[in-house]
Amino acid sequence: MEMATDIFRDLCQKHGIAMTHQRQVLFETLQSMYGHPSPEDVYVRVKEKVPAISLATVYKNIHLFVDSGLLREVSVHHGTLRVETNQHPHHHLICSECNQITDIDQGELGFTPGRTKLANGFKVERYAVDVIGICPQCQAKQTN
Amino acid sequence: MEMATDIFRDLCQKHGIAMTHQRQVLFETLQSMYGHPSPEDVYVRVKEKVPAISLATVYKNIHLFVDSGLLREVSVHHGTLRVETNQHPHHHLICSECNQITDIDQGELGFTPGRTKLANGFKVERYAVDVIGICPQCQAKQTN
DNA sequence: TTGACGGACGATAATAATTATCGTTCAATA
DNA sequence: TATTGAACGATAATTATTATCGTCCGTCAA
Ligand SMILES: [Mn+2]
Ligand SMILES: [Mn+2]
Ligand SMILES: [Zn+2]
Ligand SMILES: [Zn+2]
Repeated sequence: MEMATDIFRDLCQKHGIAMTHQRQVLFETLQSMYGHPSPEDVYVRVKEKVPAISLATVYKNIHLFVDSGLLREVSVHHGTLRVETNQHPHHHLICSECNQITDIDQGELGFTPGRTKLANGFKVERYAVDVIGICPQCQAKQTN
Repeated sequence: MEMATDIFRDLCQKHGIAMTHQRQVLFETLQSMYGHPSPEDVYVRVKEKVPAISLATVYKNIHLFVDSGLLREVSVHHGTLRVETNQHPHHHLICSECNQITDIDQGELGFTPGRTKLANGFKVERYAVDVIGICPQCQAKQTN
């Protein structure tokens, strides 16, 4: 039987990152959390186990985990406020490599988001679909 | 024939906000812009017409426009980094009133986002659907 | 047309979130 | 177990955004 540390060590190896005590506690803490916590939220929880940890370390490792595919962040969008200038109903292509956002018309999606009321009583105003993937330019770069 | 100022005045009246010169220029500048500009981007452009305008005014009025439904922002998500703790494929309900984010399983959506390659050569990794509307709690508050 | 008044403006200080820097410590591996 | 580069913690710096506040202007009633 393999202990937790060895399991996490393997996971790190698989993703090509070094294993540290802080990373293990951070990752396991996240697995025990619910919802969509902020780095600060995570920091508070991790500190219970590793009181000396720095908030900067939490930020650095969340980004490391996201970049190496161990974790996912909620929104891939720009971290800053952006105004929509396209008035027509449309959705977005988001390149996970360069974060470029491109408009795409509803018709080109290949499916149609419905407009019904959902089971739990949530009143739907509209659907916003993000198609996440790799843009043509970044595909070209990768094939070099 | 009605001039631009009168048209914008009517628009403001319809949305219950006061008409000012700065607001008119800001709004018309935005209509002439393409894509998903940041407040700073907009500020630079508006300054060409109203050199004395303050960046704070741009922020204040973008928010005013968004709140009164004249404009839309690209992402309704939290303005800060959030970690996804739910490993299962799922989407999000976002309340436009309180900004609460709730997970929703793909099956409950009522339609299935496809996984094909899109026309323009964009390579799809996954779909992230945001259902934007009013959560049950906020609906209750509104009915008071 | 003219005040009066409340809201909007501009300047700028303050705050919040995130990132950079740097000296110290630790994990990998030979 | 010694070496070494990467990771850590403390903290300064940066960036984006918001709050404050005195002045100015748009609205509306007279
Ligand atoms: Mn768009
Ligand atoms: Mn989620
Ligand atoms: Zn790209
Ligand atoms: Zn709500």
